[in-house]
Amino acid sequence: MTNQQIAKIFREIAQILSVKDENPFRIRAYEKAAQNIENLTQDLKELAKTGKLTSIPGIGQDLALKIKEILETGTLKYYEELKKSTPPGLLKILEIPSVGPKTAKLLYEKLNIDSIEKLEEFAKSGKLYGLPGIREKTIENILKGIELIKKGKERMPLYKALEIASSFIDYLKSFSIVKKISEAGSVRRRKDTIKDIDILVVTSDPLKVSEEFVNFKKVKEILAKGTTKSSVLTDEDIQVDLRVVDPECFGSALMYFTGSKAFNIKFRQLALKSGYKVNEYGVFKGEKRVCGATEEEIFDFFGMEYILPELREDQGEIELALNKSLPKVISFEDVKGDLHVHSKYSDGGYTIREIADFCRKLGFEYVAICDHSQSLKVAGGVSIENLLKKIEEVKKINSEYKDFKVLCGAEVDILNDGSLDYPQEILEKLDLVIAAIHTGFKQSKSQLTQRIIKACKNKYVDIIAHPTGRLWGQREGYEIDLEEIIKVCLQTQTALEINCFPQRLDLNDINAKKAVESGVLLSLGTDAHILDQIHFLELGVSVARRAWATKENVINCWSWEKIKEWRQKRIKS
DNA sequence: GCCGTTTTCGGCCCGACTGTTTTCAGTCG
Repeated sequence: MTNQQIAKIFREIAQILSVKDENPFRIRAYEKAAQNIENLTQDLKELAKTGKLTSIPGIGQDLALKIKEILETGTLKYYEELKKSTPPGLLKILEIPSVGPKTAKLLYEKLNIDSIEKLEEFAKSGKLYGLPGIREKTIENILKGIELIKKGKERMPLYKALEIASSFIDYLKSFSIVKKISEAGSVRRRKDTIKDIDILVVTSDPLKVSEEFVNFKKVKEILAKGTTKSSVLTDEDIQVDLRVVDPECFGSALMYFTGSKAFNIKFRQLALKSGYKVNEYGVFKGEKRVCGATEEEIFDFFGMEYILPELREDQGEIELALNKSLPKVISFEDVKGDLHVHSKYSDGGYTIREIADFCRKLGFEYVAICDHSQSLKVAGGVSIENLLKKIEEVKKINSEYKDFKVLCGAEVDILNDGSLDYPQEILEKLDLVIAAIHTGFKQSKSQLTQRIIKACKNKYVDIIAHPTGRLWGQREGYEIDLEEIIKVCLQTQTALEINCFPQRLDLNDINAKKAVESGVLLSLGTDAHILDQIHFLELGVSVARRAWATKENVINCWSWEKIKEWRQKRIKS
């Protein structure tokens, strides 16, 4: 049983309890526990062994026992009993937008509706009409919700959300009445997947802005429209929420709508303890408004350091901010170069010189050109003969730059037996070696893990690329024992990549945080095949920030000389 | 079900919008 699986059980228990109209605080306790487990960087099995389960926030005696039971028996009696009392389809019904626990319970008790199909049938035949609180509009909304479910309203990857958010923001910015505008929500926190998009504006004319917002060409349907809050559905069925606030509330509103929910709850509780109420309109002492125009002002008011949006997940950042001991996480400006770019030597679209000039203009100090290795024929794997030519070309280019360095690297395949796709004497000639798995995804967990571990133990390997192999919309990551790999990386001083390619973002935030906490180095690589993709570095920086990584943890923030020392030390040992 | 510089019992973040009511419950974030 993995952390994620256990979290899922708790989440499902919360849902079942909500349909049963149980104590809402008990329900939230399960939700909170599930959330904290999802974000946990330690393994529950380890915590259980050492009796430290209750050190997880939101896990008390009772839930600790339940976790132990799941770990020991593979299931939970309480959960199995609950499931028996609730038809599985009822939980599906809860996923329909506009249908919450109260409605689901009502539908089940009055009409025995226990599946989405049945609900749709009843809604269409008019049998819902007349139930307490249900008239035309409600039925219409239920049917719309069912349509959305059928289309599969799943979370979208971050890059997609950023794209949509900026199209709305650019559009709204074109109106002079929009004085201030910002993204909020999980987009601003740069979560790797996003459910819907939140935008916040300050304006002299709220009604007009709401009007223009719902009239945007990408809007397919208006879900809600008020003076301070409107919601629409785009032509791609993505929900975008607009909030209109007064300038003196901008900070408190931005903070509130940025979340996360858990962060907000913790922050408000903290404020209450010191006698203040915090809502989206500001910080209040009784009726008196104390502050709220900027986020900085609010954090400052409570004697806290500013907490970056990427850190706001109630993972201990609030306590650290109070102690003024937040880690100084990296920012884009700290990054001195991209360590994973493909050139025309393999399957990239540009020459090394073009890439170098592009990166130099971006203000970078170096770039590592890491083309595929010889056996990866589908991606134009570079033969040894061509690799030697590439080394010469890089030398020549470097001789022409004073302020920029091209690293001649390779993304070398980890072969089935864990050996590398170039011989040692060739690897020795390179400036940077990234090792990666591109074949045999279906192998067992231990096989894949051993392949990567063997690669880590090769002294020439600097970085493991896209360690878990996940590819958005195509496949989950292949099964590896990341804890084991992290242990080995710490010994061998091998870095793990945060692959910045939008569909990858691999390592993800949680895994990257595990690496940081264990003292394993991270490397940012865009895997760019064309120049524009080098901008993906910003996505990788977001992941690193969410992993609480500092400049010391990310080798891209080092000078080339320091990277060289790091790898020489390993090679000589 | 969790948790404790008001507490081991009695709290638990807070407000907007909708659709149904005729003052409010449900849903959402």
